[in-house]
Amino acid sequence: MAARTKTATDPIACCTPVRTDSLDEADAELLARSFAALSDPIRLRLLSFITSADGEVCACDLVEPSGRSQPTVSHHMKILVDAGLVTREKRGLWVWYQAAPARLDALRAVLG
Amino acid sequence: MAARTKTATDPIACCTPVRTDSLDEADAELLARSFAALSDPIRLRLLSFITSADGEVCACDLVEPSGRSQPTVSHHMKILVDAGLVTREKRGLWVWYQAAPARLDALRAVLG
DNA sequence: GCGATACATTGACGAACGTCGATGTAGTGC
DNA sequence: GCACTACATCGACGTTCGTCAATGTATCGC
Repeated sequence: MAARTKTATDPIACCTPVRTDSLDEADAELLARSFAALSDPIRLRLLSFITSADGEVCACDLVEPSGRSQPTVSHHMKILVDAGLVTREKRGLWVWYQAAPARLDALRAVLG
Repeated sequence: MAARTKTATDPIACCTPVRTDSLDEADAELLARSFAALSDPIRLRLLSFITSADGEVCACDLVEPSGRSQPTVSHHMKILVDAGLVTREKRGLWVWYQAAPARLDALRAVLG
C-alpha cells in the first residue's frame, strides 16, 4: 500500500486491488432506483410539497403548482409511490398522497 | 381544510391550494442533478469503493471491479467529481480519487 | 528523440426518460 | 340510465443516458 503512493510507473505497484467491494450489485441496483426517483426537479418539488404539508395532499392540488400536465404529474407520482417515498389512497373521486418518511430515512442512512 | 377531507365531489372543497411551495425551481434543479449522480448502480459502487477505502484510490483500480470499460469508468468518475462527491488529483501517470464527504452530508441533510 | 502506459475525449448506437394529447376507467350526482 | 369529474393509461415524440471502440493527450523510462 505504501508503494502505491509513489509517483512512479511500476504497474504492479499500482494495480493490486485495494479492498473487496462493499456494495454488491443487487443493493446498488436497488439504491440507484431510489435515488433515480429523486433525480428529477419536478418530482423533488412534488415530494417537497407533500412532505411540507401536514397530513395529506390531494392529487388535484399538484398539477397547477408543478406546471406540468395532469398525465405527467400522474406519471411522476407513480414513480414516487413505487419508490416508497409517498403513499397513495383513493377516496371517492380523489387521490390523496402522504409522505412516507421511512424510505427517506433509509436513504439518509445510506448516505451517512 | 377540514372540508377537504370529506369524500364528496364539490370542486371548491378540493382545489384550494394547500400551502405555498417550499422548494423553488432553481433549488430543485440543483438537487436533482446531485441525486442523478447517485442514480446509477455503477456510480454507486464506484463511490462505495472509494468511500470505504481509507484515503485515496487509484483510477486504475476501478476498472476491473466495476466490470465496465475504461472510458465508461472515466465517464462515471467525471460525473461523480462534477457532483462534488469525490475529488480528483493527478500525480504522474495516475489519477487518485478521494471521497468528499461534505457534499454527501449536504444531501443527507436535505433528506432529513 | 522513441515506445509504453494511464486516463480523457470523441462519435456512434440502443435504451430509458420526460412530456404531451388522446383516450380509458372509476366514482359522484342527477 | 346519463352527464360530469378525477385520475390512470396509451402512443408518440424529442431528449438524455450508458456503453463501447477508436483515438487523443500527457507522462514516464529509455
